[in-house]
Amino acid sequence: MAKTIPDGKNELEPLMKLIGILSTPWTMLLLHRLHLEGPKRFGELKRRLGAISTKTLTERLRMLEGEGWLNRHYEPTVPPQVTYSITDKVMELDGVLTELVQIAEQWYGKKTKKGKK
Amino acid sequence: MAKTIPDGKNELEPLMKLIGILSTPWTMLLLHRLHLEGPKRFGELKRRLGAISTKTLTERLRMLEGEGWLNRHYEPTVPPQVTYSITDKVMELDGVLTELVQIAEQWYGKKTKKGKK
DNA sequence: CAGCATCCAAGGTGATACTG
DNA sequence: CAGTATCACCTTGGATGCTG
Repeated sequence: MAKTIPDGKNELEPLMKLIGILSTPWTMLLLHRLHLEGPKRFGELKRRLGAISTKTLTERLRMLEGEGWLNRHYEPTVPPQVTYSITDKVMELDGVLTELVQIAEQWYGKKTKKGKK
Repeated sequence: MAKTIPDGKNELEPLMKLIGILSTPWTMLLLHRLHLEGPKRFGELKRRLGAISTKTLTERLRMLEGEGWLNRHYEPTVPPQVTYSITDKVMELDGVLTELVQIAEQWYGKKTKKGKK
């Protein structure tokens, strides 16, 4: 989570929590992958994300699972297979995320070929 | 910003940036205050936010001003008066934020009087 | 394969003191 | 009043090495 989010006695607490989760490094990429590519195994996920460390990936996965954002399916084969997929809950964010993506694209995207960067 | 946001070669870059700004500690509270209480001076803002340090408040203010989210009005009186207010740009986020707040409230709020905490 | 345990470096924040 | 400058601390992610 974006760690030090003070708050505490404010009505924005829930929002802070949501934003906090969404903004934790790798989380968006993770959900994004799982969303448009379907269930994936640990190794596959790690490769697809690139530079993430097993430690961080594990933390994110556990955290999101705990929050009910991901499902963890363990297949006790040899070697073991663990597959992750997003829950229906996360789909509720689809609309808002789409809007956010649009605004983000509008503000920071360089689609207008006039990219500043 | 939620600091280490890797990305780099991904189409979610703009979103990451937006989320990153929104999730930077104190930013939401800051925008929230300015949004429903109107323009405010540095000191007032600091008092209203509670535990924020002058250093952090200054950083946030400068950052948001640089992003075009806030207006900084300097009045060279003695003592000097500096007033901050949100820009129209930020108002574009109003809708999405409202939605996000709803979902957040639904997922993490304890409005159902059955609050877990 | 999927993860856990360690060590360590880096960035961010709070506290404090000082200035135009 | 509105910052700026320092410093010390704490959280967090990366790199490694090891295991069922």
